[in-house]
Amino acid sequence: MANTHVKEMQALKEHLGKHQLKLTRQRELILSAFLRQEHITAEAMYHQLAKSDPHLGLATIYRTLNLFCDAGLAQARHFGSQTKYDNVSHKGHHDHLICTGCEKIVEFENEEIERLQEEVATRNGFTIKTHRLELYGLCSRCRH
Amino acid sequence: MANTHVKEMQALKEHLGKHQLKLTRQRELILSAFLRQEHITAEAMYHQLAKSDPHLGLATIYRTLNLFCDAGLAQARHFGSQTKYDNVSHKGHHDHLICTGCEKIVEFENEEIERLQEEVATRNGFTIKTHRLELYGLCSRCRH
DNA sequence: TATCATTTTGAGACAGTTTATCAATTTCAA
DNA sequence: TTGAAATTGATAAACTGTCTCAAAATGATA
Repeated sequence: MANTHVKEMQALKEHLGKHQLKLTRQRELILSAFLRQEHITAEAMYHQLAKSDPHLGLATIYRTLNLFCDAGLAQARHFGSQTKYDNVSHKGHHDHLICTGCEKIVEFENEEIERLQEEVATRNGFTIKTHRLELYGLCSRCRH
Repeated sequence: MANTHVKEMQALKEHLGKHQLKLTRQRELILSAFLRQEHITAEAMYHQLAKSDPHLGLATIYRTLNLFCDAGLAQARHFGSQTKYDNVSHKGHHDHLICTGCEKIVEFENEEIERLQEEVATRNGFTIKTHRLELYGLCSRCRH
C-alpha cells in the first residue's frame, strides 16, 4: 500500500480496534484500490482487483465496502439497481444533480449550502459527520 | 374512487390519451391508493391492496407505479435496496437530521437551502422535481 | 350495442444485485 | 507458539424488479 493514504489507513485501524475486527491482507488491498476511486460499485471493484488477485471473492468486496461505510471512509449510494460506494475523502463532491430522464449525474459543491447545513445542525444540537444531498429533476436536454 | 383526487385522475387520463393507453379498474384503484400516501414501495402497496383485491398482481403494481412516474404523478427514488415512489402532489419536506448514535430522526426545512438548490440546478440547466437532503451525525445526547 | 384490434392483466419464470452459509484459513493477544 | 475468534472464498439463497404469454378487458368504430 502506498503511503499516500496513511490517514485513511489509520482511520480503518481505529475502527477495527474499537470493534474487535482484524486487519487482513484483503482489507488493505481493497482500501488501497478504493481510495484511488472517487466512487465505484462492488462489481467494478471485483473485476478491477481480479487482475492482481484472482481469488478475491465478490462477497469479500461487499463485506469490506460495507465495513468502510461503518468506518466512515465510504458512503453507499443506491442508484438504479446498483449501489455505488463514494470515497468520502474526496471532499466537496458528495452532492449530486441527477437527471431522472437520462440518468446523467452532475456533481457539485456549494459552500453556502454546507454552511447552512451546519447551522441547521447546530440549532438542533447535532454535530454533522457526513451528509447526502441529491437533487432530482430533468437536465436541459431531457426537458424537451 | 373518491372525488378528492380529480386533478390527478385528470392528469392520468391525459397521459393515457396521449400514449394510446387504456384506463383500467386496476389503474384507478392503484392511483386512488397511491394518492393517499406520501411515499410507498411497490411491495407495501401490494400488501395493502391485497386486502381489497387479492388478485392484483405485483407486476401490475410495478407497471402502474412506473406509469405514474411517466405521467408525472409519482417519482421513483432508490432507497436502501428498495424503490420508493413519492407522491409528487405531496410537496412535503424530505430533509432529515439523522443521529448515527441513536437513530433519532429530526425533520427540518430551510428555505434558504432550497433556494440555493434551485440556483445550483438552474446554473446546470436542470429543473428540480424533488430532492433529498440527509445530514448524518450525533445528537447532543449521543455526543457524550 | 356488437365487433374486434389493441392493450392490459395475473401468475410465475427469470435476471441482476446483495447477503447468508460454512468449512478452511488467517489474525493477533497471550 | 498457541488457540480462540474473526475472516475468507465459493456458492447457495434471498430479494427486488422485469419479462413472458395466454386470457381478459378496454374502447373506437360501425
